[in-house]
Amino acid sequence: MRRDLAGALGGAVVADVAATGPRSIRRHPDAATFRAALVGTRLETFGRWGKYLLVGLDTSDVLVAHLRMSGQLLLAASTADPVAKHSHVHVTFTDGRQLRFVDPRTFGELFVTTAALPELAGLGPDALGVDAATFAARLRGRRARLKPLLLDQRVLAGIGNIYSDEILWTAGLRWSRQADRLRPVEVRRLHAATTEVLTAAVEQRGSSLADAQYVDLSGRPGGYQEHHAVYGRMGAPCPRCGRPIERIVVAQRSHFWCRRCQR
DNA sequence: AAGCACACCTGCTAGC
DNA sequence: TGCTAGCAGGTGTGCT
Repeated sequence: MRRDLAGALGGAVVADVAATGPRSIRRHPDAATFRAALVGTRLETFGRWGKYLLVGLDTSDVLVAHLRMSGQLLLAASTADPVAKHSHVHVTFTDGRQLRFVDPRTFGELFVTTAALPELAGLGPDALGVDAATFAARLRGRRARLKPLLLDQRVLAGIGNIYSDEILWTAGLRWSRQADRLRPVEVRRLHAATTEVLTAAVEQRGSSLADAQYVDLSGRPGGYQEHHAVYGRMGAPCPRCGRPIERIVVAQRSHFWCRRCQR
């Protein structure tokens, strides 16, 4: 999504903003405040920190977006394009195009903040691009089990429920292993698996499940779900050993794993 | 520090 | 065909 935004919207100037869904801009006191922070600005940089998208503005402020469970950012060629249900925020550019934030469950959000990003204080280093030494340091002294640990955005930012399962399977590690009891070689395997899974997932433009909730800026689903080894595959054969994939609930989330391959 | 329950929402599907 | 229970990519809070 960051790459799509960078390719499509670099240099675009905001002509108007309509935020009809108050929950989507809940960090602002009202829609007028949110609108005032954006109208007239030029979109200059496109970054990402974990699951947060960071659009740098020429005011030196940053437009932050988080899609949460069901958010979509869609680029319409014109304001006349049909508007989807649950389309809560519309950013119109001077060239007539319109960026739309669509979010049925309204867990996602947009906000404008300063470049120091005080709202994101406490977020760990991005899981994609962290080096082996930093990765090991983030796990050091942590007694938590690996599945909840990988989901903790303060430890590493960017790993969600799909990719934590794929990473643990790729590393051959069981969800219940304690981080501080891993052998150094296992920590290195977990780091390598994190890099490998996230890199491949980005290359495949993300994972879209049956309801195609995640789509790119053009509304197209990703392709990494075709490569999932375990996530959503309960009962299907493990790609490595053929044993049926199991599903359990860990940290109030579904977890998919192979009893034979993950120890 | 860790783990758990629950809250926030809408929509879809499986099962009856 | 119609109903309901369960589940969904995430995070924040409050409690033990």
